[in-house]
Amino acid sequence: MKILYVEDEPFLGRIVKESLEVRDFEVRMVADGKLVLSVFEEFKPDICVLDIMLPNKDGYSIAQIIRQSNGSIPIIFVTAKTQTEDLLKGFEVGGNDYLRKPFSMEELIARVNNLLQLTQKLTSTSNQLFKIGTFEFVPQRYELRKNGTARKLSHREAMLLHILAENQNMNIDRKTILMRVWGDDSFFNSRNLDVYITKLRDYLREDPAIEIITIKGVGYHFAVGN
Amino acid sequence: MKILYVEDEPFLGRIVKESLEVRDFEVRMVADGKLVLSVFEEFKPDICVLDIMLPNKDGYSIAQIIRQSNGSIPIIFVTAKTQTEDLLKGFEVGGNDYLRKPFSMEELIARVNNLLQLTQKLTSTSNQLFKIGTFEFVPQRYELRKNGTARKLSHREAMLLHILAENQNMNIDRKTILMRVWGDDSFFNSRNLDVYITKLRDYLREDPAIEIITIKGVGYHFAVGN
DNA sequence: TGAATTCAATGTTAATTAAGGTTAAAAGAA
DNA sequence: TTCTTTTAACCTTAATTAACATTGAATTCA
Repeated sequence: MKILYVEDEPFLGRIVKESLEVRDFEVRMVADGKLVLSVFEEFKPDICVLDIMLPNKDGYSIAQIIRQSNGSIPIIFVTAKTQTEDLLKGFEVGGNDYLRKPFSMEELIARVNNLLQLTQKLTSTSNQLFKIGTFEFVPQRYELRKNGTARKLSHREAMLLHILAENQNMNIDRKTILMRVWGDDSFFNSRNLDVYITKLRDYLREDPAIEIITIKGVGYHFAVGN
Repeated sequence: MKILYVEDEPFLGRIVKESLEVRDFEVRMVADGKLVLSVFEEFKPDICVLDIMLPNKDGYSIAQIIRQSNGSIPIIFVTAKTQTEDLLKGFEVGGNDYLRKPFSMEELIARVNNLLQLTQKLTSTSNQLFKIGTFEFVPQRYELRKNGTARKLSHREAMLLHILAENQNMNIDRKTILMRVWGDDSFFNSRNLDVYITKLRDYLREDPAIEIITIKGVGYHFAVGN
C-alpha cells in the first residue's frame, strides 16, 4: 500500500515515515505544497496523509485539487490546528479523517487501515497464520496444513484449534473454551468439547512434538515444542 | 438517515439526540447494552454511534455482534476513554471512527456524514466494483468478470454475491442473507439459499483462493485470499 | 505411611439427528 | 420459447447425544 505523506517539519516527518515503513507501507514524503500534485500523479498513492500548514500551498487546497481528479482516494488531515472550524473545513474540502497533533503513531496507522478497508483497497485485516509445530493453521480458511497438504476443519474444530493456537504452552480453562466455542458451559456442551479434543488430537498426532495435555478439573495445556 | 445512538448518560444523550434530529436524522437512543441488538434488528439504522461504558454490555462487544450480522454499517465510538489502547480496541472490533468526549456536535455530525458518504459510495454510487480474488463483481450490471470475460448473473445470484462480497472473510448469518435476498427466512427459502450457494461455488471455482465455507447452524464464511 | 477403593472428570467410539449439498424437474416470467 | 426461480428428492456431512472405558486425585483403610 502506497501512502503520499505531505509534511514540512522534517523531524516529525522522518519519524512518521519510518514508522509507516516498518508497517510495510510504501511512503513518499513531500514537504512543499507546490510539488504535491505532480508527485501524486506519478506516485499513484492508495491514500494521502496531509499536513495543513505548508509553504506555498495549504493542505486544504491540495485536498481540493486531489479530489478533482480522484473522488475516492482517502485523505487524512494531520495537523496542529485543533479548532473545530478547521476540522469542519477539512471534511468540507473532501477529507475523510482529521487527526490533531500530537498523535500516536498507532492511532494514525489504525485510521489509515480503517480508511483503506472502507474503500475496499484492503481485503481483510487479519490474514493471520499460526505455526503449530510442523503444522500451519489458517483460521481464515479453516485449514490445517502440513507439508503442503491441507485438511479442512469444521467450524467447531477450527474455533477450538484457534483458541489452542493462540495459547500455545499455556494453561487454558475448560470454561473459557466452552464459552468461546459454544457460548455457554452446560453439561452437554462440556461433553461435546471432549469429543472435539479427541478429534484434534487425532489430526495433530503426526507431529509428536505436539500434545494436548489434560489438566483434570481445570482445562488443557497445548504443549508445542521439543 | 437513521442513527442508532447508544448512550447511558441521559443528559448528554438528550442533547446529542436533539442536535442530530435538528439535522434531519432519525435517531433511536438506547441506554441499556442488553437491548441494543433487538433494537438494531428492528430499527435497521444506517449508522451506529456507540458509547463504550454501558450497563450490562460494553460498546466493544455490541460492535462485535453487530459486525457479525452486518459487515458494512458504519460504527462510531464516542467515549470518555482517551487512551490509545482503547481506540485501537475500538478499531479492532470493527469500529470505523473514534471520538473522544467531550466533543463538539459539529465534529460528530461531520464524521457521521463522512462515514455515510464513504459507505454510500460503496452501496449506491454508479460504478461500484468489488474485487473478489482474481474476479471482479459489478453489482449494478450483475456481472462477474475474470480476465476480461464477463458472466451475467441472475437477480438472486447477484444479490447473494453482493452480500458475500461486502462481507469477505467474515461470518455471515444465514438468516441475514435470507432476509436481505428473499425478505423472509421460511423453510423453503432456506433450501433455496442452498441452491444458489451451489451455483456461486460453481462460478467461483476457477479461483482456488476463493471459498464459500459453510458454518453449519450459523451461516457462511466467504474466505478470499491465502 | 502406603495400598486399596471410590468417583467424578475425561477419553473414545459409535449412533443419531439435523443442516446443508447437489441435481433435476416443475413452475413462473419475459 | 428461453431463462430464472422454486420445489422436490435424495445424498453427504457436521454436530450432538449416548454408551461404555479409562484416568487420577481424594478418601478410606490397613
